Order: sequence, then structure tokens, then C-alpha cells
Amino acid sequence: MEYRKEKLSLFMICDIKKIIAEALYNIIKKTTGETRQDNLSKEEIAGMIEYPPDINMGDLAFPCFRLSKIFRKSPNVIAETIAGEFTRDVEDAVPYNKIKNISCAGGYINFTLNDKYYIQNILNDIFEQKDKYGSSNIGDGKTAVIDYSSPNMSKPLGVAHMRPTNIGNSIKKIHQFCGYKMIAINYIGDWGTPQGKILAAYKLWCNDMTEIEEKGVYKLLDLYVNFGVEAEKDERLNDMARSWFVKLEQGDEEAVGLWKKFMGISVAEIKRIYNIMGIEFDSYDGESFFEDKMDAVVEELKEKNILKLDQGAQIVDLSEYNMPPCLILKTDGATLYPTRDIASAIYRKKTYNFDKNIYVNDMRQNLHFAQWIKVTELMGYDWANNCINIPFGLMNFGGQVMATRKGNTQLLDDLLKMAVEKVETIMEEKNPGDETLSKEEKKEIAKKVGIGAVMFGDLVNSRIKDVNFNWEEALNFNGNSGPYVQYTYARACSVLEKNDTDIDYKNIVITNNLEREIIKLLSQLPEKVLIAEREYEPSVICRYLLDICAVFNRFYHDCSILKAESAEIKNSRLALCEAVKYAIGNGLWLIGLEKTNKV
RNA sequence: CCGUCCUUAGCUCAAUUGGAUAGAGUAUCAGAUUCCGAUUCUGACGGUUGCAGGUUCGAUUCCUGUAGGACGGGCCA
Repeated sequence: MEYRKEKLSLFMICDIKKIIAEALYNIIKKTTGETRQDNLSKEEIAGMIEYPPDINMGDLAFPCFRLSKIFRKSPNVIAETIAGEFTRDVEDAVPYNKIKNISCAGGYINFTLNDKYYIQNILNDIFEQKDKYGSSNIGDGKTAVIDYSSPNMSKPLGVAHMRPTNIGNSIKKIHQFCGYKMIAINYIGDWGTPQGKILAAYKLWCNDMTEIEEKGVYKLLDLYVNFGVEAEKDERLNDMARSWFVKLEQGDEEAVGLWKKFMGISVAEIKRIYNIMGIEFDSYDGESFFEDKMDAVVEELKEKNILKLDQGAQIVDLSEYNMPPCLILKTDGATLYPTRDIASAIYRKKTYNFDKNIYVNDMRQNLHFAQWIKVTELMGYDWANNCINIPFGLMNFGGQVMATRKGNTQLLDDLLKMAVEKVETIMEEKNPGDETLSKEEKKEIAKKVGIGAVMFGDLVNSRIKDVNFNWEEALNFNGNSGPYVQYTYARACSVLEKNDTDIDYKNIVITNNLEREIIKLLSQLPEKVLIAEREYEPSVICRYLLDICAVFNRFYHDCSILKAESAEIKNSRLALCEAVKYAIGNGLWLIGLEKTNKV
């Protein structure tokens, strides 16, 4: 259930780190002797290489602290020794044409790389790969199923649905960028007594399909909320809901007809919102889809002698694993949530033969996932280990967890609309009467920036953190925000558009530390993507985007690009612009935002 | 009672998974930009990383305890 936490091996993706790691490896091996068991491997060394806090110290750094146990000397002395070895034994250890300077400080060996090699190496990668820069092949040939968003039918999406939807969508894209084949599943809550309540409420207070068709899920939500209120006063309503659900289960013509109608309306509405956010699914197999697949699971559990009768219910005892029992069948023989999850996991394995089976759900469900995944393991399925629960923090509204049942839903549709309107207003304020863009273009841009702002704001923090939703904050586009990133992207595009010379990315000169800083950040995109993949953490990409935007904006402010001192410098800076454009563009794609070359 | 997660600047959050002087945004104050796009940029202010121990060269990070908060814990999903 927990994702892997081992140190990321960057050995295969970063050429420069690889070269330095190899040189370090040879020196360490030579100094300590071949036979030592505790020597670091090349991969470990590559993983230990980091970036100095200040670019004046160097481009890459190797900490010698772990070596002090092996060498039995202070990290400082070791650093000096190794650095000395680098310069002494140039022929077989030092790629001297690639490293300009080596220095030691506080137990670190700092490497300043040769501009010509370092910069060229990175820019070659970027200009050759363009919109694939940052991608990798660690997932090639593998399939991952990802289950996210999963709203309930007959209800509109609330602002709280944004988190699972965005996080899932971004994790999907990050995996795609790593080579995985992705299957996105929207496991809609379309079964159970809530459906009986909707049917009962409809029959009691509406019974008019034309009204439902006009007002859509919003009318269904009204009915549902009203049902909750009325049922508090009159217990008989719940009996009605139960009997309607029984009718549905038994295939009653009217019940099934209504249910199908409501389902169609619901899916049309959520697809409309997903479309606005640029989100797509491969499957909408919801809970009802697995209704006829659970008996087999129960039979299998019985056969394998895992089930146990306890207080009238069929359970799987998990006390051995320090967990409460997992309920499979109720006293009345009805199935439960874990039963359905096990059935769907088995189905997904059979249908997609996944290498990873990812679930994006709020952290309240952690125990349930741990339980049913453990049960599938006990059933003897080795792929149970590949079922991964990715929890995220809860969204509160005014100190209360949002619940449609209580009718305090804040609609996602409203949030998106307000975001777009707000951007339209700001655009009008900044460029009153601007004629360079048509009305349609302005609308299109406002949509991209507005929706992007909301999505970025949702993804920028670690997913495990709780969120206190308030309208002002959700619509605050200052500072570290989506618009800042999109604006910077547009700015880079704008410069490139105004340029009429050909850019020669193979002939680059660097004149200051800002340019160097940009190169350094650009070089990090591939490993950031791998970190985001390993940790299922889109915020890694968001943070990276903010970093690169901050440096690029400083560079843009301080350095003339089109009016640079010489043709050579102009060419170099334009190349940086274009490289930044690719990096930001790819980052935006990874978190599900649209690009605009004008704002 | 048991379990999981969270706690870092006034506020919202980072910190290369145990590393160099703990960094951004926001708010406040002071500035820059005759210019490639002012949703930009530069400063200043802001810290006993909840608290107490422990592990070691080194802890915001790992362990134990403790306080506060959120959420779970057999017939809901």
C-alpha cells in the first residue's frame, strides 16, 4: 500500500551526474581497495550528488559524510583527498574537459562544470526532445490503472471534487510522461440506498421528467437534500427509499427506467465540467457495474477458507495484521463496500493486466483500503502489492466537511465560472479597449487562465494537507499562482515571436549567473518528473514551475534579449527563452493546465 | 480506549527524503523599470521548526514520550 521510498536513482537519466559518479566510484574503490563490502555503488553515488545552495559554489556537489565511516577520517579530509585525486590522476578519473573547477567546503566536493560541455549538453537534450523534454522510459511496456474523481450520480460536482480530480489527472499525465500506458477510471457512485432516496424523492415531489431534463442534476440535488430534511421528521420516508432501491435491484421497469435517465443526465453534466478542465476518462464503470461480480468473490473467499462468521456477519479477521476485521457480508447477506472493491480490483487485473492499480481517495478511507487490499493478498493474489492507495487531505468549508447530504455544497461549476469572470475583469482593467485580440480570443484566454488558476491553486501544496476552502483564497491569483506561470510562459513566447533571426542552440555563451541558474533549473526537469512519479505528488511539478518562472522573470528583467550587446549573446538568450518555453510548457501539461502564448 | 495523518515567519506553504546560512508567496515598509508585456523586478522586516528527551559528525526530517488539531475504528460509502 505504501509507495516506494528508496533513494531515486538518477543514474540512467543524467549524463553529467553519471560521469562524475563514475569518476568518484573509481577513486573511492582505488583508495579503499576492491574488496570492501561497504563501498558505495555507482548508482548510490549518483543518487547522492546534489545541487549546492549557492550557484557560486559550483554546479553539482558530492557530500563526503557517509564516506567518513569507510575512510575513518573527517569528511573535510576525505573531500580534500578525493578532490586531489581528481586533479592528479587526470587520465582515467577526470573528464577534465567537462569539469572546470573542483573545490571543497564543509565536507562537500563542489564541481563547477565546463560551460561549453554542461550547457550544450542540456540544451541539446531540450532542443532535440522539445515537448518530450523531461519524459523518461521507466514505465515503457507497463500499464497503470488509476481510479480518481469518482463522484456520486444525481449530484453535481462540488468544489471538494476538484482535489481528487486534479490530483488523479496530474498523476495520470506524469505517468504517461514516464512511458506508462494509463487507464483512467471514474468509479461513479451509482448504487445503494442513496439511489432509492432519489427515486423516492422524485416520485414524491416532482414526478415530472421535463423539469428534470431542464434543470438537470441541480434539480436532483434539490430533491435529495429535501429528502434528507423530511426524513428527519418522518421515518417512513427511509422505508420508502429502501423499497425503491429493492425495486431497482430487482429490475423493476419503472425504477430502472428512472435510474437510467438520471444516470444519463448525471454523466452528461460531469462530462461537461471535465471537458472545461481538460480531463478525460477511459471508463465510467461505476459501482453498479460490479453488482453481478461480487458473488464470485464471496464464493472464492469461502473456498479459500478466509471468511469467518462473526456476530452474524461474514468477516475476514485481520487482527494478525493489527487491523479491525474487514466486513464482507452483512447479517442479511448483502454485500459491502470492501466486497465491491475486491471484485473491481480482480476485474481490473483481468481486463487491463495492470502493473500498478492506483486509487486517489481522501485519507478518511485509508483503513478501508488497507483492509481490502490485505484481503486480496490473503486470497493469494500477488498483485495486491501493486494496489496503491494515494490519500489526500480533506477540504473543509467554514470548519465543516462538505457534504451534499447537508446541502452545504459549494458548486465546482460556480467556482470555475467565477474564476473565468474574474480573469476577464482583470484583463479588461489592464488593457482597456484592447483591439489586438478579438472577443473570442479574450474569452478563450480568460478561460484558460481562470480555470488554470483554480487548478494550480489546488495542486500547488502537498496533497496530504487539509484545505480550508474559502472563495477569496480560491480566487486569489497573486503571487505563486497559475496565472504567474502562464504569464511567464506567454512572455517567453512573446519575445520569441518578435524575433526574426534563426536561433542556433549549438552556439551558446553565458554571461552571468542568472543564465547559469536557468540552465541549472532546466536540467532538473527530468528528475523532478521522476520524483513526482515516485511520490505521486503533482506539487513537485508546480513548485518547479514557480522556481523556473522566478528565475526567468529576474533574467528577463535584468538582461536585454532582443537588444543584447552582441548577436552571439542575443542568440544565446533567445535559445534560453525557447528552452524555458519548452520546460514550462511541459510542466503545465503535466499538471493539466492549458498553455497560452498571449495573456 | 486503539489507530492513521498533521503542527515550520503574522497568514498560506517549501526545504533536493539525514546535509552547507531553514526558503518562497502574502501582508507591512522602502525602492526599480524612458525598454523585449508592470499579473514584472530589488531590498527591509519577519524563526527556540508545538514541547521534552534520544539516536550521530550533523535532525525540520528518524525513534520514544507529550500537547494541540483533523480523520478513521463490524452490518454506511
